[in-house]
Amino acid sequence: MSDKRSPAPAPDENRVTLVQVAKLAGVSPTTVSHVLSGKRWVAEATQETVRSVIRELGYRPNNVARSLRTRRSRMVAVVVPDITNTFYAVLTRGLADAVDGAGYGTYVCNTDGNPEREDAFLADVLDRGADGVVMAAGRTAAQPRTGPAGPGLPAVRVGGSRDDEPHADLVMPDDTVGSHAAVSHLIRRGARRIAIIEGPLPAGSAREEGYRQALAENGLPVEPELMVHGDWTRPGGRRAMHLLMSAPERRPDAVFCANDLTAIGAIDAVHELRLRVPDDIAIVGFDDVDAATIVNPPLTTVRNPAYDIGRTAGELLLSRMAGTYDGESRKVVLPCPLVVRESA
Amino acid sequence: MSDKRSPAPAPDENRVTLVQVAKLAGVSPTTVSHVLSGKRWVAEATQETVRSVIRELGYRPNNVARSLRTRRSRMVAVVVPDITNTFYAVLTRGLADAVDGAGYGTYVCNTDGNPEREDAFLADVLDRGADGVVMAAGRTAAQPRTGPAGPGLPAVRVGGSRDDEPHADLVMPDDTVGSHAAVSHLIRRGARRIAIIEGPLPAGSAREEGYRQALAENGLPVEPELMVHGDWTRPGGRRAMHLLMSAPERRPDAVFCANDLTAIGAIDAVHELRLRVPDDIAIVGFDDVDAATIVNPPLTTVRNPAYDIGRTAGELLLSRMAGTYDGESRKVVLPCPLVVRESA
DNA sequence: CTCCGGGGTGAAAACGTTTTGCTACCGTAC
DNA sequence: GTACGGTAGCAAAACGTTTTCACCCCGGAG
Repeated sequence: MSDKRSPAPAPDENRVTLVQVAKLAGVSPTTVSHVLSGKRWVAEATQETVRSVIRELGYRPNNVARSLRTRRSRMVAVVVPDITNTFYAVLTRGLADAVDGAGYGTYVCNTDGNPEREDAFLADVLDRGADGVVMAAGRTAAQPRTGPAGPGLPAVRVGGSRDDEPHADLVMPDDTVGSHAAVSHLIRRGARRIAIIEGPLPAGSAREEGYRQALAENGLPVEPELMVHGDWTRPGGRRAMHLLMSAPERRPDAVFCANDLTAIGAIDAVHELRLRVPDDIAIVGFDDVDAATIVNPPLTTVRNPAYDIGRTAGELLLSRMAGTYDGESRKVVLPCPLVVRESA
Repeated sequence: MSDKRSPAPAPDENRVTLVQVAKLAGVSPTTVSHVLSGKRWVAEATQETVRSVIRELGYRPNNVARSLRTRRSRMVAVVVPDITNTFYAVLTRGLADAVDGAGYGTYVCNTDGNPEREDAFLADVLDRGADGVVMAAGRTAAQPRTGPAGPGLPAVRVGGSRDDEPHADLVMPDDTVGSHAAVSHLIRRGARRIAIIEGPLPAGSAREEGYRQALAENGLPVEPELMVHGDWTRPGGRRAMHLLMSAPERRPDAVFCANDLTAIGAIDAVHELRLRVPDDIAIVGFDDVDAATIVNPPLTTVRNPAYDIGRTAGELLLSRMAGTYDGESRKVVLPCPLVVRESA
């Protein structure tokens, strides 16, 4: 038992196989297979025998062999930039919950946003015979390529918005109406000079769009000097906020931040200026991360429905994998509800 | 191409197989296999031909078939209570990073701490032919059972501390010296009446042990009235803190909380009493979650090295999977460094 | 000329399932 | 007595690799 240690410790010495079951039950492998799958009628008596032998031997079907024959692995892959990022962790959980019921397992790949790794993982996923993949990689660089590599793999993209790959569904949060709600809320609270701290420069994002709409609807001008850029981080938010406050007579009375970290940085800045949130300046964020309830004051923000995104991605995938749906690529956008706390 | 839609959309119509490559290259499958694996010498010329055909056809080996034959899947499983919990997400990432280099993928299972699901997933993992598994399930209920199900699967447990399963390694954080460092720090800062807010009742944890040691070493008495219980949550911490403060003349001047959430709740309570942290009461937590830097004041805490835990778990697993190590079960405990911020 | 040794390659048997024809049997209807 | 329909079950061919033998050929040694 410990002689042959050269290459590896023989991971599974002698597992019971279907053939052994068949032999002991005095039937053919075919029959055993059928009592397991129920794909063909087997006499009650025989079933009973087979089942009892299965129990006795503790037989468990070998999924690898099964996959080889059926060309289905009952496994879906999710490729994310970084599972460590709560958003993706929650998304992954939603996906897992969605597909678990149908017997699918979840295979995770972290790309760190690196397109090469994205490609490599996509190939890996294909090679491993996953039945479906959800691409939550930010860049949306690589999509299940239509090239020689893998044509028909059911796929759904998350958030990427980009050009629609046929046979790849898309699910995304409704950033625009989310930010619209946030800014409307600020206006309702009496704010008139509302700034926005967005992501890095190549802007024109959906979140900015909601901001513009809300302003327009309420007859407020959009003033370029009130639109500044952060980098999604806390220090970035702090810097941007200081910039907004640098001209004392032209200060905003509220600011909409394109994500929570930025908002938290903005709050830091406000406090450094010995001003109060929300009395002097109201602040709202976007995402509703855990930290939003920790910060002081608790952050009013827009919820980015990570779990639901993962879950519907899973459902979309399921329908394609089951063959229930086979049409053009679908696009579902999920609502981003405003959650009002104390910062605005 | 769209006739037969009944069961499923033919996930991979016609992938190139090794046999096709062989045929086109005018060699036997054996040879192709060998140029791929390098397990046998193949003449330069032949190699060149084969490789070019492979490129031309875009051939990719089918991993399922390979796994069936070799009985290795190049996949490790990690079963955690909930990937949504940052600790486990980070741990998973550490594991993934560790095994990725060796070509292993990562399969994730969320048990929600439910022992039945734990069992089910373990079975699933076995059936899928994973090459190794790390059990981070809190309860440590199910271990890779020595029963008929799966004997030789390399496994490592995380944190569970429980009885040592042969051939299952164990990696855990050094809770005791971590909390010892935390409490020593408080003492060094001048605290004399140091309370502890632990987890739920059946206590006697390693974290309490460090607390007792530090007290003893410094000639401080351990007073039962200063030892109270939370439930790992923020509200729980708040309640416990209020309890500690209920007898004004016997209040602590510092408190060590068995996790960060509890500490944050404790800070809430202190603020509600119009006292200051750390001036009136110093507070230190345990875990060093993201929120620790968000809360005000930033939390002094002990880092729970999730990433390193995952990473070493991965390394332990690798050594067993490669057959490099085949001995008794190992146990590695990782340091939990104190990170001093402003709350103590 | 024969024998040997070794470089280079192939045929075929695994691996453990699922699935496609068949066959064998039994009873009933003609 | 033959035909027929339905029920139960089996043999064997997949699925796409890896791996074990065995083969062939060629050059050099005897």
